[in-house]
Amino acid sequence: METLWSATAPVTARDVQDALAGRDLATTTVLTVLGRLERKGLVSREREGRAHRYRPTASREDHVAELMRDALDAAPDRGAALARFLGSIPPDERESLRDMLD
Amino acid sequence: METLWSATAPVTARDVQDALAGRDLATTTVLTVLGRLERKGLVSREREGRAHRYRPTASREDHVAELMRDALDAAPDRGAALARFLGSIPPDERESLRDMLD
DNA sequence: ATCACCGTTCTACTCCATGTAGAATCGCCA
DNA sequence: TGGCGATTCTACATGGAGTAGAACGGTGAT
Repeated sequence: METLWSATAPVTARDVQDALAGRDLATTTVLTVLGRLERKGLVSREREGRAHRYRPTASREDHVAELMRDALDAAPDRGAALARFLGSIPPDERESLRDMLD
Repeated sequence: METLWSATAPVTARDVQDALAGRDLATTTVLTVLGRLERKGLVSREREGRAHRYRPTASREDHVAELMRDALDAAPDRGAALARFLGSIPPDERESLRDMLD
């Protein structure tokens, strides 16, 4: 699906289809998926001539952060969950986390 | 589903059914779900008489931590994703994170 | 020894999200 | 103003999750 995080500028359905040329999808397929993503609020679009340009509403990193928060919200003991999380990532990432917190 | 994180000791299917009495599920329903959870490796079981006792293979917090890592793994720029994540949690949790990192 | 019962297994149905695409329609632009 | 590309509507298959019936098997009470 979300191969349009990769694009730097807002893209048209055509662009997406070309980017995914390997799968040779029908045009309607791309449009359908983009439409569903829009309903879910993951992409927005603006008219441009006869077509639309689609852009992600959030960066991939924002989206990932949101997923992480969603996961965390499922824990009754958030502190414990965070502790396990810290214990499960590479030490150098713990380092950069510490740096970020200063 | 996972109301058996709540139990302190390994439980039988019967126990689960009783705990979820509000939904009055058929016995087979509980068994089916437990079986599927076992196939996914989320619970293990050991025979006890004619029945089984089921136990979670990981604590809820471990499971949450794993989901968080799975989300993080989807980010090409892990550092950026972590930064967004930090920015999106309550300040006091950032505090306790800093404490944990020492 | 046997029979009833309880837990289990197998199978199956519904619902919903996702991936895919055809048919029909709409709107620019030559 | 007609054609073509973009869009919308509708529809199909697949897979996971929730639910449960039918059938099977072992164990204990009689």
